[in-house]
Amino acid sequence: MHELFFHTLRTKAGFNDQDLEVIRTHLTPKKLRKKQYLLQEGDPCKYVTFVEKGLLRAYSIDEKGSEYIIQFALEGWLISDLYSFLTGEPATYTIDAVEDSELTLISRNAHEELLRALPKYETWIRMEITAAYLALQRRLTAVISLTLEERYEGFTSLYPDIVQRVPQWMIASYMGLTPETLSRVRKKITERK
Amino acid sequence: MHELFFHTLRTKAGFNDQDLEVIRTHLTPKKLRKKQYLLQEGDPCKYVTFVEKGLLRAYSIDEKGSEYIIQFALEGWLISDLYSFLTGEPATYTIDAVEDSELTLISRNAHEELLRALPKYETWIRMEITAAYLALQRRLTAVISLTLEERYEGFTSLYPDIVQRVPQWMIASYMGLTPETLSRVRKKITERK
DNA sequence: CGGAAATTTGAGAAACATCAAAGTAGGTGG
DNA sequence: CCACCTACTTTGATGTTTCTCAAATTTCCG
Repeated sequence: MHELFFHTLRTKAGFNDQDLEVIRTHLTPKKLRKKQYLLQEGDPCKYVTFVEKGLLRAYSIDEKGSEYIIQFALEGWLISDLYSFLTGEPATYTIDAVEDSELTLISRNAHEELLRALPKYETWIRMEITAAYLALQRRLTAVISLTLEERYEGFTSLYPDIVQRVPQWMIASYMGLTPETLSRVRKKITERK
Repeated sequence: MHELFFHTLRTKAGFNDQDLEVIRTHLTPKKLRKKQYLLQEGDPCKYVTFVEKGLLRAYSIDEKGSEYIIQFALEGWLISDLYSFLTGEPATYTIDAVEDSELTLISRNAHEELLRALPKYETWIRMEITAAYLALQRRLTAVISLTLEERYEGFTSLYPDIVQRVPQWMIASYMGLTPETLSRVRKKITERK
């Protein structure tokens, strides 16, 4: 249980066995079947979730019912409605499982306790958020400055595993366009080669 | 010198006078005239910059010479090419002054030393990056899911001071559209009221 | 195998970009 | 303080890109 999480903390954040035993008491395991919700818009987000196995997505829904995917999370990634988690406000995002998944949940109390007790935990969190910030910045730059073909090729080369594992309409949603348009973008790319 | 920076650290991050004296030795003040560069694409980004006074922008430039504004920074904000700062790679962004500005620079060495010496500094940095991440996430969600009119009105209500102090074409660049299109968006909004 | 979900294709509409030109505002030197 | 120059904004005409709606095809799963 929590194997990948512990492995990550050990190798990427320099935790030792003693630290990990402290952390273990603060974690909650959870399994989710495909299409099950982890978080629904409007509920407070009580956990930061580490993906041990499987694939989740976070998305928002507008008045017309259209979905906009904000983030995917593969094995080893964190996912949350961070604003809701930190403030206690109702979540604006919905999170559900794209595949059957196994998760490690960190509650708000656990998070604060770990921040207080383990400086290495804060350092790890800081580095994770920094990486997430940089990834978002790249994504935003791509949206603003690249053509659709460039963006799709950038996405497939950066995240080939996501492309393999999610339906195409979800990638279209992630890119902010319709499934029809993405289909045509892909056609153009293959015709070009 | 560094007044706003110290004020911020005192009120938002719980620093005391003794901490601040430690920090003072690591800071560099700098003044920049309007249009002067703080960082040029290709150079390594050696500083995180805190804006004491004035207004900066960070932007990238594509092959055709078009500019895409990634970020504005008003008084009290931080700005940097964070990826370059952390890795030492050449910067992909250019940063310059939109107005005459006064800055407080934190070098890479200073940053690492402060992270090591002052836990409060790490906490402050973590919270700043978290806020920046959440702001980027909001911005990306807006780009993907809102109409141009909604996005422009969202921007003006969130950052009325930037709208006042920056030429309109820079806001168009920030939003990823042409000045002509933004002009027409504004026209539609005023006609509607 | 059958049905539902996903992808592709097509045609027409809407949104946005481009190019060109006119109008406006701000700042600087005379 | 005015005149002028430059930078910025607006307007117009046209072209391209993307969306929408509809239908045909393919893929996946029970």
